[in-house]
This record gives sequence, structure tokens and C-alpha cells, in this order.
Amino acid sequence: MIIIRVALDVPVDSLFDYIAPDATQLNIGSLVRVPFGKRFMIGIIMAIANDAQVPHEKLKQAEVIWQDVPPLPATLIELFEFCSRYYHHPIGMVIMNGLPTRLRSSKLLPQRASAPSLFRLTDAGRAIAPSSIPARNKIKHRLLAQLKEAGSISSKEAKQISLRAAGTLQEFLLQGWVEKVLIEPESALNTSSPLQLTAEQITAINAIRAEIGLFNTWLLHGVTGSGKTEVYLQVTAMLLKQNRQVLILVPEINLTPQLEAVFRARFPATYLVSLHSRLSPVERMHGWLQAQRGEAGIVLGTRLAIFTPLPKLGLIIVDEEHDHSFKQQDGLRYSARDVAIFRAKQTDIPIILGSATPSLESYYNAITGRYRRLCLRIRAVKNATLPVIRYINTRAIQLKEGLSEPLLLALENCLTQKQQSMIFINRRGYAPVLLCKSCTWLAACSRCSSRLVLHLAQKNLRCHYCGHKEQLPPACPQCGDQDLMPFGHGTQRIEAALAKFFPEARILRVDRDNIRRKEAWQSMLTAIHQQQVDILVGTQLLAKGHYFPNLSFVGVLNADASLYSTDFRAEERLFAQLMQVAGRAGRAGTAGEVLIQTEFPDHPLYHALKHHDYDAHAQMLLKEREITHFPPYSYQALLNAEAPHIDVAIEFLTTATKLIEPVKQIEIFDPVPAQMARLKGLERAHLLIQSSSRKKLQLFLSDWYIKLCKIPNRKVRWALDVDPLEF
DNA sequence: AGCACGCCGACT
DNA sequence: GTCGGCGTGCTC
Repeated sequence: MIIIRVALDVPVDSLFDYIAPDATQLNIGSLVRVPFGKRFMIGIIMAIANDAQVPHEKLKQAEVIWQDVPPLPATLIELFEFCSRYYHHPIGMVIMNGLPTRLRSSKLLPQRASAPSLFRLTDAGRAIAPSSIPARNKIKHRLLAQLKEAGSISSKEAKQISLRAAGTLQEFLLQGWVEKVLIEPESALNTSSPLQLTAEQITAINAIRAEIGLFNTWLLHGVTGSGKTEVYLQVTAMLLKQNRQVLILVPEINLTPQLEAVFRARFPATYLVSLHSRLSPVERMHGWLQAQRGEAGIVLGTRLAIFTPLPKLGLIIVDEEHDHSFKQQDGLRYSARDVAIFRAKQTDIPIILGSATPSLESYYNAITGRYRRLCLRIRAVKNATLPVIRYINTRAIQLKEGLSEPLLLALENCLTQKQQSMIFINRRGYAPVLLCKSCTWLAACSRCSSRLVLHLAQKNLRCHYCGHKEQLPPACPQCGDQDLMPFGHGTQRIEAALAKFFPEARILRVDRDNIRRKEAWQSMLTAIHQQQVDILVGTQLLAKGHYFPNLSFVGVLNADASLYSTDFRAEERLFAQLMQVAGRAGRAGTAGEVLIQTEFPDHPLYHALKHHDYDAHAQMLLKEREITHFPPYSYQALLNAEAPHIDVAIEFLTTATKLIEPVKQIEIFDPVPAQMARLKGLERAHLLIQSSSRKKLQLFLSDWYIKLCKIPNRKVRWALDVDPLEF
């Protein structure tokens, strides 16, 4: 009897044994449908054995092995196993987290989608007179017409004519009217770039190319506008020429279309697949399968794309590596950047981490020699200099609707000179607080320990943490006073204020509320580029990776919020954000100016920012981290617990600490309520574990995790977060 | 995670 | 007498 050991999507850290289905090819990594309890599930064959590890009477027979999906490659399974070990998460759940949902559903066999192929008109096809085809056969006529005009048609173009065109093309193929042409890998090394490369870019490209077949973590540290993308493109070109695949990770869905367009334009003959959570399940599955078959030369996606099978992988690029959205915050709490580094090492290929403001972890690794840093200090665009940064002390000055006189003046200047300007405020909605003038009431979320944000346009109050919405009350629910006062400023309020101050200006607000619709952001970008906008008002969405050629002024409001935060990474994040925002100004020949309204203009962060001195600031933060013994000078793990009542969560954590025998080099902190103590109706607490040795921490966690699973677990949901970013 | 089994309170 | 609350425990 042959036994297969199967990983399933259940929160149990073990495999499940089944009798192999009769007379089928058995492969490790194959998808298999098995009976589990009362239902059926999809699992992965992890091992094949002669004997089961459970009594024989318990064994059931697996139903069917998916033949249409090739088995997961051994290296991908290894990657999953690493994640399971490192993040202490059941292997089955790790694997299922990495597979497209459509493959996990037990719906039967997915249709095969291939990379687009090219159909070229043959001489026989050219000789066909349109009149010989019945007029009612519209698809044939249109296909033939297009073929005669262009000489060839890709399956993708054919699809645009009609969804049934693929069948018609097959008919043409059988009749010998067209022939199938393989799309060639990048035939020539495409070095023609629109710009003259800077010396720094050339140095970086040559350094990476010189060791293209070896594992290396390259930290591409380049100021905004220094042309990091060009370095990615040049190295990618080299690998595509060698018929290797390139994986590119970007932090946000909003950034995929932009980078996708750049890569598509540079490598028109390479098949590019983009993978992110906004795709339909079928689209995602197809992209994944095309990558697995090696048909996709470039895979570009968000963090989930790190788990794509890529048989010919030759390079990984992580753009904006410092971005926190590479870390998944629930389920498998992995960092796609860190997993990417493991994967590069495993495959023995280079990985490029790109950023204008590297995470302190990466920066530290670079200066200690674990990573190799390549610096781009000069902006690649001719005549573009870094913007001048000035501060407005808001404690010494009167504000009008949250805006200072110098800032309004600068905006007016831009308007008269017909240049674009931008106001950055990291707060959506109209006002972050709504309070009653006569009593103490303020609008709070019933499910979270948060304030409700006033959204005046929609006349409602919203919780930005759980998404709860409620109608704006006409009067104070506590004392009945009708004088409810919005306090503080959000994007909507600033937009309204600017409209009042500059009635003739064209103002565009950009925040999450505004770009919900799929195409909204794209059309806004077009409007900005066509200079149909004078003043942009927006959140950090505006700061990330976009190029606004006519933008010469940036105003920053309310940046101080995170200056004296309890989160030890808040300052690092703020600095990165401000560098990014400042980098928007003055890129193409126009001198840029940045004005920051702050109560603490003397804060060291602002000093470093003024001189665009990332290194000075990073060195300063590193000193602090060293003294306080925080990452990168220590490694952390967080045990999170949530329960209907905080006491229960704390009690669970206290029990958890009691399971620990004192271990050298492992620091255990006291259980404390989380920053957002209440979220979505549950109360949360956590416990921090810290060690200067990653290895020691891992050993400890492995042992502890087993014990944690055995705690009789009433109503407490808990999870381990290794290398946590949020507390 | 699901899903069943199981043991105590208010209903046709 | 049963319907149903969700506490406990298992799934190969």
C-alpha cells in the first residue's frame, strides 16, 4: 500500500496520511483532492511512504491527483518549508497562502491559458479572397482583414476582436492560412535608453552584471529621480537575453500599472505577467501557471508574487524595499522582502533591493558588509536638483484653516507661474475628530479604541481601522447640543479651504476614498500629466513612486504626529515619507521647493531632511537603536492575543510566559495592551520577545510554539509575529 | 478552520 | 418532552 503525506489548509502543524489513488502517477508537490472529515479539500503531496503514521483504520483514500497542474517544484516547497519554520506557521497554511485561490478551490480542472502566440499570414492565406467567405461570418472577415493589414496577429489581439476568435484562428491554422510563430526571447540587448546614463548608474549596472550568476544582496540606494528603474531595466535586459525569468516586487497595487508600463515598453517581445490581489481568481491562476511553465519572462507583483514558481528565475528586484506593505499583517506574517532574500540565496541568484530611504535593517546590513550598497546620489534628469526645504514654525504663527501665510504665498506663486503644487497631509476625511462644544462627547468607534473621522462630503462618520460607517448625528447624542465641532484637518477640509482661498485654481484631491474605482487613479494621473490640475491635495498615495514633471512646490502639513510616537520605527518611517514627498518637487529642470509646517523645526530629523542627508539621519537612529537594543541590533518576535475582553488576552499571555524556562540571551517583556487596544470588537494584547541572536530566538520560538499550542485555549486567538513591524 | 458531539435552559 | 446555546475536540 502506498501512502501519500498531504499538507492541508488547517491550523494543525502536521501532515495527513492517505492511501494513494489507484494507478496514478505520484509526484511530490502535486495537488490532490482528499476527503477530510465531512468535506473535501485540496492539499499538496509532501511525501510518499510505504507506511502510515496513524492506525490503518483511520486511513482514507485520496480521491484524485490534479494532472493539469504540474507539481510544485522542489525549490518552491523548500521555500514554503522555510517560511513555516521561520514564521512558525503550519506548513499547509503556508502553502495555501502562497497558491492562487482558484487552485485551492476544489472546482474542477482549470482551463489552460498560454502565453500569447503570434499567428502570421501565409502565402496561402494571402491568396484567400474575402468574397469566398460567407458574409455572415463576421469574425473570419475581421480576422482576415486585420491579418492582411498587419501580416500577423497575436492571440491577445484576436481576443479583442472576438472571444471566439481563438477557435477561428485554429481553423485558419488547419487550413494553412496562418502559421504559428514563437515569440522570441529578447533578441538584442536593448541598451537604447531615453536618457544618458549617469556614471553612478553605469557603475551599479556593471557591478551587478559582473556577478550576475551569483547570490548577492545589492542595496540600490538612490535618491528620488536618480534612475533606479533604469538600473533594473538594464540588468533585466541581460537576464532576459539569457532566457532567464525576472521577478519584480512592488509595495502596492497602485504602483504596478506604472512599472508594468515601463517594462512592457522596454521589452515588448517578453511576456509579462502581473500578479496582485486585485486580479480575478482565474486571471491570477493563469498568470501563476504561465510563470510556472516558464512562459512569462517577467513577473511583476505585490508581496504575494514572491511565492510564484519560476523555473528559470535569474533575478529578483524588490522596489521600495523599506515599504511596510511587504509585510503581511495577518495569517502567515511574512516579509516578502526577507523571503525574497532567502529565495535568491536558495536559487543562487542576485537580488536588488531598491530604495531612496532604505530600512534601517537593510542599511545596517549594507554598512556591515552583508549586503552590497550601490549609491546613486545624483539625479538622472538633466538640470534637476534636489529641492530646497524650509520649515514654518506653527507655534509662532497664525494658521488659516490649518495653512500658514508663507505656504499660501508659495501656492499663489505657483499658480501665477502656471506650475503645479502639492499639499501632503497624511489624513483622509474632513476632520479627524468631531466633538461637542458643551459636553465632553466626541465621536468614537464602538468596536475599536479609535476616534471616528468626519467625512463631510458623504455626511458620515467613519472608523479608519474597522471600516465602520455611521450617519453624522444632527446633534450631540449625549447632551443634545446642536453645535458639533470638527477638530483638526484632513484632506477634504484642506481641499475645501484651498478652494476658498484660490477659487480659480483647479484642485484635485487624491486619497484612498477617491481612487476606489479601478481606473480612477489612472485617469487622475493623466489629468495631472496633462496639466489639468494646479494644486494636488493628498495622502502618502501621492508620495510613492510617481513622477510629476511639472511639480515645483510641495507643502507638508501635520507631519509632527509621528515624531514623538511610542512606535520606535515611527521616526524612520516619517523620514522616509518626507524624503519621498520632497522628492516629488522639481524633477525636470524646475527648481523645487518644499515647505513643512511643524511645531518642532529644530528636531534633528528636520535638520537631516533639510540637507537631504539620509546617512546622517540613519546613523543617528542606529545609535539610538544600539543603545535601546532595538532592531537591527536585536531580533524580535511578538506574541499577539485577542479576546472579547482584555483580561482574558493578558491572562493567556501570562500563562504563555510561565511556560518559559529562563534562557540566556532571550529577553521577555511583560504582556501589554496593543497600541490599538480594541479593534473590530476584540481586545488585543501582546508580549515582546527579543534577542541579540536570531538563531537563539528561533530555537526558543520553536520550542515555545509547541507549548503554546497546548495551552487550553478558550476564546483567545493568538499568533506569533516574527520580525514584527507593527505593535 | 469547519464541523460534530454533547450537555444544560426555554419553548411548541 | 425537544430545540438550540456554544464549549470541547478531532480531522489522516
